[in-house]
Amino acid sequence: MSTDAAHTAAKRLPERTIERLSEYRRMLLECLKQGRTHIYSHELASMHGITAVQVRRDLMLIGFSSDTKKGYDVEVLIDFIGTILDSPDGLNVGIIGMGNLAQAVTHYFNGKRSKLRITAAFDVDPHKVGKTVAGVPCYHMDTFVETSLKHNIRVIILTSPSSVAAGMVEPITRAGVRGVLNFTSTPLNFPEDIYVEDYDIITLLEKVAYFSKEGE
Amino acid sequence: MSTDAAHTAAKRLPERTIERLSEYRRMLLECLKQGRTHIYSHELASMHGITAVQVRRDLMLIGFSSDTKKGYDVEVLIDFIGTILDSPDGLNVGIIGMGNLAQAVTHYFNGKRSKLRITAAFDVDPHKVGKTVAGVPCYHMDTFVETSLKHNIRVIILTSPSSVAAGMVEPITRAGVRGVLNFTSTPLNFPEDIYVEDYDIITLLEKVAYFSKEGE
DNA sequence: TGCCTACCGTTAATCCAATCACAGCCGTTT
DNA sequence: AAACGGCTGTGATTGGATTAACGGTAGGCA
Repeated sequence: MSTDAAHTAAKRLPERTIERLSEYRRMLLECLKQGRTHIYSHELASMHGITAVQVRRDLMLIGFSSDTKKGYDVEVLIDFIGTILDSPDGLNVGIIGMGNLAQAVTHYFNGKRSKLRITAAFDVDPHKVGKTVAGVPCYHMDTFVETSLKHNIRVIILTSPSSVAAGMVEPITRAGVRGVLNFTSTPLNFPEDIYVEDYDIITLLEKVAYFSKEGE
Repeated sequence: MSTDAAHTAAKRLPERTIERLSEYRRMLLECLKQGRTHIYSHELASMHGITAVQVRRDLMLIGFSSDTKKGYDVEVLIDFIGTILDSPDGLNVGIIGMGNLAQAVTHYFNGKRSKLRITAAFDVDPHKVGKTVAGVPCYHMDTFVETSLKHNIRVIILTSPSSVAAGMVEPITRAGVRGVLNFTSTPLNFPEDIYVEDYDIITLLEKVAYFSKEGE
C-alpha cells in the first residue's frame, strides 16, 4: 500500500544515517575552508573511519548523486545535506540547568554556523537568573512555559540535576516542545510524539570501560 | 568450534545490552536505597520505557536467573551486573582538557559509587596545572605519557578543543590506554585494539532536531 | 490439594543496519 | 578511438538487535 511512487512520501531515514550526515557536513565544511572543491566517497569515508560504500549508501538514501566522476562537489553536498537536516527557518533550542555541562554545550555552539539557535536558558540559581550566561539570556525556571512559548522553543537540552528531572516532564510537554536531549541519568516518560534522546555520560563511560577490557 | 561448553568463553555481549545493564544498575541502586528488595521485570522495564521482554532477554544474555517468582532480588542483581561490568580491582580513568565539560563529568562522578575512578586530569592552562580541579589533580599535558603510566590509566575521556585533538592520538596510544571516550568533534584514527566511543554533542542535537520535525 | 494466574526463560520471527558484489559510466591513456 | 582504471549507484546478502510467541513453573486461592 505504501508502494506508490510519491517522492514526497519520504521514507524515514535510518537514525545512524542522520548522525553520519551531521558528521559529514562538519567535515565538508572543514574541507571547504581549506579550499577543497571536490571529494571522493572513499576520502570522506576514511576521515570518519568507515567504508566508502557506507558513505555512498547514505547519500543514496537522501537522493543525492553527483553529476561528475571527480567526486562530490563539496559545496553542493553541504547544501543538500542542509535541506535534509535543517528546518528552513532554523530551530530554537532551550537549555534547562545552566551548569558546567550547559555552558560547555553553549560554548561549543559559538562559531559553528548552524540553523540551530540556543535562545534561552533556564535555572533556579539567583546568581544566574536575569544575567546572560555564555551569551544566552537566563530565565527563572518558574517562567519556563510562557518563556518557551514566547521564544518558540522546539527542542530542549536537559542538564538539570537528575534529582529534579522528573518534575521537568510536565512543563516541557506543556510548552509544546518536540524534542528533548536528556543528559540526566533518570529515564523520563514523555508522551509518544516527543522525540527523546537519552544521553547518560556514566553509562557511556561504563560501556567504554567494559569493551576496553576485551582481550584481557 | 566455539560450541564447547566453556562458560568462560564469553560471547561478546551486544553493545546496547551493556548500556542497558549500566542503566538497570543505577535504577536498582535507587530502588535499594528506597528499601525495595524485589522487582519484577515489567517494573524495571517501564521505568526505562522499554518492554519486559527486553529486560529478561538482557538478563538471560548475562546468565542471570532468579530462583523465585517474586521478581528479581535487587541486591543480588546489582552484584551480578557488577561482575559483568566492573573490573575486579576497579579502573583508573584520566581526563584530557579540564574545561567546563570535564568538570561537569567529574562532578557527575562524585557520590556515585563506582568502580571507575577519575584519578588524573591533564591540561595546558597554567591556572589549572598543579592544582586540584573538581577533586582531581591536574597535570601538564607534556607529562601525559609518564603520568598515565604511573597512575595506570586505562581509559581516557577526551574533552580537549577539537583543533588539537588529532595530536592526542599518538600519546594516548603510547600510554597504553585501552579505551577512549571522545567528546571532540574530530573523528580520530586509533589503532584497532583501542576501543573508541565518539560522542559528539552537535551531532546529537542535530539528530534530535531532525526527528522532532517528524509529523510536520 | 488442585486449578489458575502471572511471571520467567528461551526459541523463533521480524526489523533495521552494515557489507558484499557488480553493473554502468566517465575520464584518461596510448 | 579503443581499451583500461577507478569511481559511483544499487540489488542482494549478511549480521545484529528487537519483538513476538510459547512452554514451564512457582505461588495464590478455593
